[in-house]
Formats: sequence, C-alpha cells, structure tokens
Amino acid sequence: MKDRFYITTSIAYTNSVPHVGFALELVQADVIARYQRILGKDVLFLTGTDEHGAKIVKAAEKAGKNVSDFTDEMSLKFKELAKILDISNDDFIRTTDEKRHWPTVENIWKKLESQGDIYKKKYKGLYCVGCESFVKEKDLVNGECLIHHQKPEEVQEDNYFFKLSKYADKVKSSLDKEEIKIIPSPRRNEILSFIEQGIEDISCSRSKENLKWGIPVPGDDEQIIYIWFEALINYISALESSGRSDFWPADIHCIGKDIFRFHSLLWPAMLIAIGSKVPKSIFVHGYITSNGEKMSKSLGNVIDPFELVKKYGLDPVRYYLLREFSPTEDGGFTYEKFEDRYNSDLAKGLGNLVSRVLKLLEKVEAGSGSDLDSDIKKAKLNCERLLGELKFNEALASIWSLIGSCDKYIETVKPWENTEKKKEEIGSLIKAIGEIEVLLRPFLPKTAEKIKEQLKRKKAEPLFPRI
RNA sequence: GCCGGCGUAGCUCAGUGGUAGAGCAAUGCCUUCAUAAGGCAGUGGUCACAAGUCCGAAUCUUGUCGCCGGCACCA
Repeated sequence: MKDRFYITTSIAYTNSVPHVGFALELVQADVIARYQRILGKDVLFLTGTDEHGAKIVKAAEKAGKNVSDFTDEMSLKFKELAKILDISNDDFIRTTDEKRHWPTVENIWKKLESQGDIYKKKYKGLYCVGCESFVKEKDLVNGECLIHHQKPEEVQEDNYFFKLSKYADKVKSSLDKEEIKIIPSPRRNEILSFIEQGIEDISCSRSKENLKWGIPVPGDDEQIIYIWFEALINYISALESSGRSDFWPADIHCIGKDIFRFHSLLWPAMLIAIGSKVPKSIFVHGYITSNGEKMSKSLGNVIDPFELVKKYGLDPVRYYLLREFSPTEDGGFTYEKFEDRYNSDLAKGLGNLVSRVLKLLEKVEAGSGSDLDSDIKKAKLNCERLLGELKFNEALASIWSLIGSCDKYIETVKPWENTEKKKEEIGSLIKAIGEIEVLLRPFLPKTAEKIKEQLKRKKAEPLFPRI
C-alpha cells in the first residue's frame, strides 16, 4: 500500500477577497503535494475557508449583504483562486458547512468537556463599545481606548475555558523532540520561549451577544465557540466527513506567520487532549509586501492574484512566487521584478532554450548522446534535495543552472554545423530538456506538459512570448 | 523595556578563521541554431560603524547605530 501524505494550507479568512499572499501559500503547498504524488505517495491536499467571527459579520454589513450570502460569495472566490492557479487540492472545507465541519467540532467539544478539559469560568475584561471587543490594559492611554477615546467598561461574562495550561508541557516536549517539526527553526525557538514564559488557560467561547456568527456551544445556547478553537478542527473534520480519517496526522500544515502560534501550541494541545496525534510538521511562510509595507486596502497597495494571472498567465505567476521569494521570509512584490524574471528566466532562459533545441530537432533526428549527463544528474540531485527542504527558490535555481549548461553546450558544439556528431549532440540536448520537463512538473505543471508535447511532436512553439 | 534575527556589488541574496562570490541589471567583444535569443570578458563592494582576540576576521568577542520579528485569545 502506498504511503499516505496529508498536506493542508490554512483555511483562508473570508472577510475579504483573496490577496496574493494566500496565492503564495496555495502555490507552495501545491508544489509539495505534486512532488509527493510524483514520489508515489497517496496524497490528500486540503484547503478551504474560515468563515465565522465578528469581523465577517461586519464585512458583510459593510457590503450590504446577508452574512450567509456574503461568505458563500467569498468562499467561492477562494475556490476560484485555487482553480486559476492550477492548485491540485483534493478537497475544500468550509467552517460554515454544518454537515461536514460542525459534527466533528461538536464531538470534540463534548469529549473535552466530559473529561474536564473545558470548564466554565467568569471572564473579567475591559470592553470597548467602539471597538466592539475586549481591549487590553497595556493598550490603553490614560485608561482610554486610543481609537475611540473613551473609557472601556469592565464587563464580566461567563466563558468556557480550555485547559491549555495542562497540556503546554506536553506540547513543549513534542516540539523539543521534533515530533512536531517547525520550519524554519527560528520559529520553533520563538514558540518554545513563549511556552516557557508560562501558559494560562484560554477562553474558547464567546457570549452570543458579542458573537452571533459561529458554531453554538453544545448544550449552551448562550455561547458560541471561539473561532480559533473551531477553525483549527477543519483539518480533522474534512477527513472525518469524507471517511479518510486514516490520513491523520497531517504531514504538513502550510501557514502564514500570523497564525503560527495557534498551530504550534493551541492545536497540538487540543489534539493531545483528545488523544490524537500531533501534526508532523508546520511550515511557516513569509509575507509578500508591496512597496515595503504589508498589503492593505487603506494603503491601496494590494496585489490582486486574479489580475496577475489574467495579465501574465498562470505559470509565470507560479514561477515568480516560487522563485523570487525566500520561502520563509518576507519579500517585496514589484511588477518590475516580475517582468524581469519573466523575460530573463522564462522567455530568454527556458523558453528560448526549448525553442532553439526543438528547431534543431525539426531538421535532424536525435541520436543518443550523453554529453550533458553529469549536469543533468547534478541538477536532479540538487533539485530533489532542495525541494525536500522546501527551498522552492533554490530548487528552481538548480533547474535553471541546467538550462545554463545547455546554452553553454550549444555554444561549444554548434550542433547546427554539419558534423558527424550532430545527432548525438542533439540527443544530449533532448535528454536534458526531457529532464528539465520532469523537474518542472511540481512547479510549472502546464509548462512541463507543453514541453513534453512539443518534444513528442518535434515541433517548437514559444512557451513564453517576451514582454 | 526584555528576548531573538538581520545589516556583504545598483537590486535579490550565498558565504561561520586563510588572498571578497552568484543571479539579475549595466559595459565591451564573439556568435547567429533560437523568442532582437546565446557565449566570453571586464566593471562594480574600506563585507553598517568602532574597538578587541588571533600570524590572519565578512566570519569569534564587546560596544554603537539602523531595520525586522516575538513578548497570548488578533482569523
């Protein structure tokens, strides 16, 4: 039986349309998923949308829509994004799905409550009416909320709490022993030192007054399950509701750094509490910045992934996201860089090489050459190693170094000249192109297909017209 | 404030004790099979700054400056 491999992205929050940051997460996860399939694993690749919470209610109101319609619409946008990026996800889960997501959430809640890991406690906090949320003492100036310049009220409400403190040590030991591997490792140190500071129990419900849009606490109509507590469970509810529970534990959760803590502390704690296994690894990618700042609507620097694909095509977008950024660090997006990459790497690099070799092949039959074998082997080994380390940018660079070797080789042997070796030389090149095609499959599946097709038909057609 | 990271060619970065590197951009030469594509060569950096250890430091230590991340319920 094939080894199973379960990979997830985070579930995207549907308070707004998708931005290019989530596109990055999807594409990175997709490369991993495709690569694992190539390795022969039985892969399950999940993505989806996180649709509850006060922010969503607010966003829907602002859009003048009913919350349910609003989230349907937004969720669809994320589904479309995955489609236009050629993401190979096998499933798509929504937290508003009462048939698929809710039962698992309710069962886990009941289990935790029955074993005493969820309990009711009075929560005292400062509530700012303007913010419509609890505020922290340290954020106040002269006892007033900075945004609304008013004193928050002291509010007491009953909330359910999860005994996070009870499981923190166990989570820490999982992290220490790398049962949960955090990539990149500085994040691991970050969470470890955070745990060492001491962990308190976490509230896992909100009163219905403050939060209407969510999953009700089983057996208590006055409370709604806290968004995070419920959202994380998607990774399991998607499996249970489709009869694929044996895929757990996840091999890798791909997430952004903003939600790192929930995944590396709360989630493992919940899993340990219900007697389940913890995820094997958590991969934390960086942010894409625009003009040196985090993208936001108010700054007007948001990059729309749909427009990118429409303007440049699918694979150039995938290529840019994977090649330009260091996978775990922030990187700035600029159209100038994008077009530089496109022209130098795709048009003049890969595209031109395939084109010149295939033009030669149109005229002469290829023999069997092995002049480029050592370059091919080197590229293959480097690419596989780097892909295993999730260094997508460097893995691509290793493929491009093979492209460079091919260009140098052509310059040296001049296979267009009539010599006896011509056939073998072209054969060497065809072998290299064939390997490039194979190596590109996880990254640029459509382009790989095109190359394969052109090799088969021995007919050159431009892959990436210069812009 | 505390903890951690970073500061190397115009840009993106590699380089953990032994004569400064790659890719892109820019320049010159060669070439024409190819998407006005390709190859070669040069240019380009007091490796943030200062002091120290060492025969020798981008690389180790200390200090200064600058940037970034974390310091729980924010999806």
